[in-house]
Amino acid sequence: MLNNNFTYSISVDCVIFGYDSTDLKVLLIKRGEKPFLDYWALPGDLIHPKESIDDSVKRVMKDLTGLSDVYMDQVKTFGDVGRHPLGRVFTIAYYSLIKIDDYTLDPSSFAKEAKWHSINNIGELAFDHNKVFATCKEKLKESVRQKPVGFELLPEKFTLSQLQNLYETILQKQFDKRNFRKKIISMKILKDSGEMQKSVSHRPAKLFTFNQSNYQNLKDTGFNFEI
Amino acid sequence: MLNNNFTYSISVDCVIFGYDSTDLKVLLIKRGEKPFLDYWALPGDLIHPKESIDDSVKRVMKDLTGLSDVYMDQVKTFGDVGRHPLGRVFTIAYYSLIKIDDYTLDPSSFAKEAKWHSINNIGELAFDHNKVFATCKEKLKESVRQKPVGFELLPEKFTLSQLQNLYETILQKQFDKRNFRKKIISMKILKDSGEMQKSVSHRPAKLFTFNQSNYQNLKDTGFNFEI
DNA sequence: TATATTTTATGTAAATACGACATAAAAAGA
DNA sequence: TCTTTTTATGTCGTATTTACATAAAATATA
Repeated sequence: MLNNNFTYSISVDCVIFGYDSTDLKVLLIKRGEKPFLDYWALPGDLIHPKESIDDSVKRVMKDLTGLSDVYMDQVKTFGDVGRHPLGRVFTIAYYSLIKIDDYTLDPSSFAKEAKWHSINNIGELAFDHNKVFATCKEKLKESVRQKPVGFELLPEKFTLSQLQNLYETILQKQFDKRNFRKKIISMKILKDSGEMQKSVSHRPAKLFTFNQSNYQNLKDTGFNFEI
Repeated sequence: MLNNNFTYSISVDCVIFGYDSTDLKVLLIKRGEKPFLDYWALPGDLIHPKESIDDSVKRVMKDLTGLSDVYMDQVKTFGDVGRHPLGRVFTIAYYSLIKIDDYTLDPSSFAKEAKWHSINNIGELAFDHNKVFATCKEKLKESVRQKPVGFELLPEKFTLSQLQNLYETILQKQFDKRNFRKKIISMKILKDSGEMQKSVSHRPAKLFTFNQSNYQNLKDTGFNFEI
């Protein structure tokens, strides 16, 4: 076929981000086989013969987290000749964003240990996964400033402080509270849920939701999200 | 190897942009074999066993245009199950930017016809290349606003009007002449070449060059290119 | 050689966005 | 009831962006 006898394998690897109100985290699995036995690695798998790239990532996500309909975006394909010790393996890297509370270890993936790691402390990963991770982290930083994807990491209902905190964590930079609020509110992409924070020992904050349909309208009329 | 008997092929495809002072163009080749015999297609090739993805694109570029050191950027990998009629072929799409005057048909590629096409008039391409092209075009639009890559499409020395024209062509939007100049000049990334336009039947314009090293300095100190 | 044509080069004023900054109110806990 | 913590909110000065018109330099033409 195609005048080509080379044997290549193709996998997907996924940088799954979560946010626990303080830290940005990445979900890693501990390898149960060689090579890189017992190393932490990005979850991934070889692409099956009859599945698209996106479907492959969805399967990996579903198997590991039990979640469907997760926000994800293809980032880059890595294919250096020596990146896999057993052969020529290309991997297509994705990042995905999940609400960390939605995640509970799926029984079917019990064999492998999976754990959230703070993104500032992930140590040496298997294969070229440190490089893959770094690339996806940069991509997230860009995306979060230009598309309203931050909300994917927050609970359905969130406070403005939570949102600000998320941005400060991802972008590693502080924002002025009043100016940040002014800016977000002026975008008109949040909906006041009518509810308030409960059981906090200080003045409770309003809870907002992301107004997806309003955002879509604004986008269609030339509005550009930018933080 | 890797517990995996699937047969996959992996290619690179390249959307080569050029700019002829009026139009944005893409370099396409006419296929000399089945499938899609005589269709226009993006230049590309299967990746060789011992070459990296980037090296593969460089080889394709060099073979077709004779050029090395061309600006290029990986955009996205396409791998839908049915995208190639003869088997499962993944393709990694790149875009590259060349100074159109540097391009002359390379003798080694004489077999295949290669031609610049205006990007608004490329007709039906082979495989899923219309989709690949559309994705790369969007990526160029984003990149050109956030990175100083537009200069890759212009001659070494260019006028401010040429630069503005390029932006208007790529972004499909008009800029005010005075404001555009003010903005570009204030960035301090252009160097006055000291030369003027020659043999034009109107007031000749100053010729500028892109000040790469100054841009690098500015970038290192937190400056963000943005148009 | 004078005139017409084309394109370059340039500044200002108004509107808008951005950045810095401080205080009262609401809840729980002591 | 007093303390602690965090929310909610507005103004003013500065910087940035937008809108807009005219003289100068070159060639082509009459």
